[in-house]
Amino acid sequence: MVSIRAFVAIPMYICAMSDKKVRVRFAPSPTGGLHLGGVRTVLYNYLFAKKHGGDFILRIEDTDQTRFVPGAEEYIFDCLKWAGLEPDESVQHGGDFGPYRQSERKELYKNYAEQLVAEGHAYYAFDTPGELEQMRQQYRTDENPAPQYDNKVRMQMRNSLTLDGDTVHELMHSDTPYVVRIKMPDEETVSFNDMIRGEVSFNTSLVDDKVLLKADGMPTYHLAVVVDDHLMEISHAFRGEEWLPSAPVHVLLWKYLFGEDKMPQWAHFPLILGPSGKLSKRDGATYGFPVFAMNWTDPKTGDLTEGFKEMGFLPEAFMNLLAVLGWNDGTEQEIFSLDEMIEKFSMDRIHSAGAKFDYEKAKWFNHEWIKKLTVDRLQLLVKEVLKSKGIEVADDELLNKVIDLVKDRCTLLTDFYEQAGYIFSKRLKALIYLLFSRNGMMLKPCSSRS
RNA sequence: GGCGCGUUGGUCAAGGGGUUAAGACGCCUCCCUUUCACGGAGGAAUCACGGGUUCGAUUCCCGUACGCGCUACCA
Repeated sequence: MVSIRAFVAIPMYICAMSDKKVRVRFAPSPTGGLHLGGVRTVLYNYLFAKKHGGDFILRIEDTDQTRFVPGAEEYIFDCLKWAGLEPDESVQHGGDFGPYRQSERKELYKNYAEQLVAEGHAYYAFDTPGELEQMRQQYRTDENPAPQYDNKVRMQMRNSLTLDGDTVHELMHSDTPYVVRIKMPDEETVSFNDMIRGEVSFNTSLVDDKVLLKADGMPTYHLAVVVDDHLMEISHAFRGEEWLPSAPVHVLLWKYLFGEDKMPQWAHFPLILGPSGKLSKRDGATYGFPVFAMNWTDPKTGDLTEGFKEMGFLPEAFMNLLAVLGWNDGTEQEIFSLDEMIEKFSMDRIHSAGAKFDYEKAKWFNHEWIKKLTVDRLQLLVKEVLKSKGIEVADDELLNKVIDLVKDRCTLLTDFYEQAGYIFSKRLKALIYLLFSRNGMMLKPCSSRS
């Protein structure tokens, strides 16, 4: 396994640097808070792009109109800004490959879907949701609890494979809703080289006929990701491991539409796990740690989910802890700045196994970064923390001295309130001033500190 | 159920045919310290199991178990 990875990774790096410009993308769907795993995916994309002098693109995957959440897109940009991972191209940053919002590219996808149908790689399907449900009921057994719309049942359904040409024509011109499904070939092996896992193969007979174009004319992720990666000239496509099972569909689509040789290099990142399986925002609530990068308020329910930022994490620490959750540089180094990560990052040192998130260690990283950062960097952040507690600090010089004095005992930025807030209370203020002016230096309440 | 991906201490992990199997978090003990924290010195704790291959497997191969993911006109 290891030897395969090493084997695969080397030629890819050569390719990455000499073949074409490195262009990677993060493609979130704006449906809610940006979670740990998403931010780490952004980070790895960003590090890879910057390492190879490439571009990092942010593409909004908003093809599901039923899941539109106001404010979610803006929120994603806010998170990236806070994290210091600014895209080179996006809805907000512009670029030559727009639009960067898939809903605005709607018309593009239809032609590709038509092309696939014309070439026999896809077909129209007229089955109603009720009929689909009926099919699932009919074929459901103990051995097969989740029947798929696949090569075994497609000929029993209402689609352009089973209906005669006239009927199909009639249905399509009578406002009958229809979708386009990929026709997965029988008994073929689709394989590709994953930069992290090496060769991964699938038997096409075991993969279902996924919907490519929905009844509302929007593409599904499957079609959109392939079309847009092609049109946006993406050289390396990275995403979470949960996408691995649908990778054969994407590989086939690349083969049919643009040629497999044009396909980006894939890498599927391991999942970040919570105390019980894939990390969810529920875990945060039940175990008492943040899951989202920044505070997120669900506009429908009004529920607030606290983020790392508001919890008192530094972006430096957040990036650092995320980076080493699944990656290391092979040395004993644990603390990395973003620049160091860019310098040292390599795809073949990413673990293939999922990693359980450990909040205790996350806090340790933040503590290390608070100790490491200069007072100048900390000042504004601490000011904000105090301000949120109703303490306005006017004297920056005093604040700086206080920060320097107490930062060793602050794990989270919010700890500055407990550790130093009292110093800025009205009564103490006068006294502190007095001491400063008399000695011309900070009085150290703790003699052990050198 | 099917398919896919995984499996080194409680957690993150290095390593990889012969090692006392790194390091970090957390935990414990001690030192420093009037307290706490910081810092320092130690300690407990790991290669899922079964078969191969081999002089020798934690490392390579095959199974099994377990975990996770996917199995939507969601991404």
